[in-house]
Order: sequence, then C-alpha cells, then structure tokens
Amino acid sequence: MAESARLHDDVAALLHRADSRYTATRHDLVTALARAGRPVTLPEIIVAAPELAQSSVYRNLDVLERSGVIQRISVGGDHTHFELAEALLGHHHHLICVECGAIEDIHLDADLERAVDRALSLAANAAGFAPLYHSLDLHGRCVECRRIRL
Amino acid sequence: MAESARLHDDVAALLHRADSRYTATRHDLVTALARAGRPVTLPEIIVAAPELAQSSVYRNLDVLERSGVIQRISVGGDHTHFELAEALLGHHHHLICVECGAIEDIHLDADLERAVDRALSLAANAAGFAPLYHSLDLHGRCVECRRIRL
DNA sequence: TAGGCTAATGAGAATGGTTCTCATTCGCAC
DNA sequence: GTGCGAATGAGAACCATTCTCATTAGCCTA
Repeated sequence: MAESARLHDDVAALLHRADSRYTATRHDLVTALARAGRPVTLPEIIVAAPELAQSSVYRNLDVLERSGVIQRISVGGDHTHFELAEALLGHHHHLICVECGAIEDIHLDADLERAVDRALSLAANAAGFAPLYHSLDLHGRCVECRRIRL
Repeated sequence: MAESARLHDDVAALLHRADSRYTATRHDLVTALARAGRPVTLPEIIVAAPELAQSSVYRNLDVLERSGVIQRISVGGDHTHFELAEALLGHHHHLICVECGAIEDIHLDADLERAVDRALSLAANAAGFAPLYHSLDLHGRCVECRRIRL
C-alpha cells in the first residue's frame, strides 16, 4: 500500500532529523500504531506485536515522541495511550469512554476549529500564556458499554 | 466569608447524599482546593495543609471525587491534579504549560460552548457514543517559563 | 448521657506502570 | 571488513498511588 510507504518515509525523515535510526523495532511499532487507527496502550501494543520487548517499546515510544512521530495521551486509567502525531494523522479530537477507557478519533468542522483557536488565543493572551495547540475531548459512554449496561 | 460558607454547605450536602461525613480532614482538603483556585497535585496539597496524612488525603480525594465534590485531571506528568467539581466551580477549561505542567482555569464564551457541544454531539451520535461532558484545554508555555527561557 | 456501631484515620506495606541499568548486539561510515 | 556509537532486552529500581489494619472519632438510640 502506497499510503503506508509514505507514512514510513515520513517517520524515517523525522527520525533522521533527530539523529536516530529507523530500526526494525521502531518500524514494527509505527506499523502497530497505524494499524490500530486509534490511541492504544502499551499492553495493546505488546499484544499486536508480541515480538517486541516491553522495555524496548517504552524506550522507543519515548524516542518516537521526542522525534515528533507519536504523541502521548493521558486520560487517567492505568495506562498512557499513544498514537501517531497530528503531523502524520492530521488534526483531530477524541471520544473517551468514561467506563472502559476506550478512545476513538473524531474530526470536527474547520470553521469550529478556527473559532475555538480564536477564543483560546484571547484567553491565553490575557494570562500571558503562549499557545501551542489545543485538545478537545468528548467524554461519554461507548457503544460497547451502552450495550452491556444501560 | 459568605461564599466560603456556601461552598462548605454544598460540599456537606453532597457528602451527606453519599452517606459520608464531612470530617475535619475533608473540610481542610476542600479549603485547600478552594484557596488554590486552580488544579493542584497531592504534594501541593500536603504543602498547603501539612497537618494532613498522605494516605488520608489520597483516600479522601477518592471519596470527594465519588461524591461529586472534586474532579481528577490527568495531563501527564508525575502527579494527578485535583480541583473542585464544575458543579461547585462552574464550567471552565484549562491552560496547561507544556514545560512545567502548571494548570490555570479559563472561561469561554457561552455561544462557543454551545457550538462545541453541538458539533461534538453530532460526532458522538455517528459513533454510537452517549455524550456526558467535554474537556477543552490549551497547551502552551506559561508566563513563568517564558520569562525563564525564551 | 452512655453504649454501641460504623465510618474515618494514619503509619506503613504492597502494588504496578514506567524508567533505568548494563552487558550484548546491531548498523552505518570509513 | 573494522570500529564505534546507537539500539536492544532482561531484569532491577523507582515512586505515585492504593491497600491493610489497628486505633480513634462521630453519630444514633435508648
């Protein structure tokens, strides 16, 4: 698939810029994250790619984060979630299940995004705060948890 | 101060509804959170109220969260942040410093809040997700960190 | 007001996700 | 090929948070 090749080229470029190698471990890690299509936890990564050693996964997630390949998502719950960075995936937001902790990606209207950025910039300026990016999550109950217990 | 009295009355009511007592420890905790005026971590709480035992603080933060008095905020970093629940504080959002982890509260325009909720509800419905509440944070660099290192 | 009963306390132990250590292996450059 | 810094992986260490349990406090009833 051509799309996957482009992804790996982009990742290689980002790693190269950080004087890091695009090793087999890192390639597998990026593939696992791309296949998931949503933020995943370390246990999920290990299940999807059992050939990877836990300590290497943690270390490489760190390297990939510092290189701008992935980003870390903390929503409370036992494990941190990881997903490909917005530079690779495009700007988006999350649906977070308050019951099981599952996370899904959603995309919002560009006009609304602009309005949000404008409002946040105003508030930031008032506080002497230099804006970098925003995060916007909807917390609720996912399909599965609603099915199990109404 | 009358405002503080109202706060404590509200907290007492919430705890009573959960069959819990409003003990001195819990009173001190709520006071510390109210005084801070922003989300704080456990070490910050202990500094502000050294008479409290660490284990009791953790336990009571849990009780207060379950009773709807406070809410937990996970933004990555070593410690979880806690602040009074929106039922007591009103709906608001956060400025989060990517460098030092400090968090400040901000309020946004009601029209924008409605627009955000509308857009998120649409996206949620499409995913079979039952919306509960949203969170919207601006990540950037705070006044202090900008002063120290441009 | 005196029991009696349950909730709350606090010191310390236990848990567990994440990070660190270090000896070994790999991969690029010359 | 060789050399050398980067990467690996098994396990130990770290530390925020939760749990345990003996003791104390607070409320209710008679």
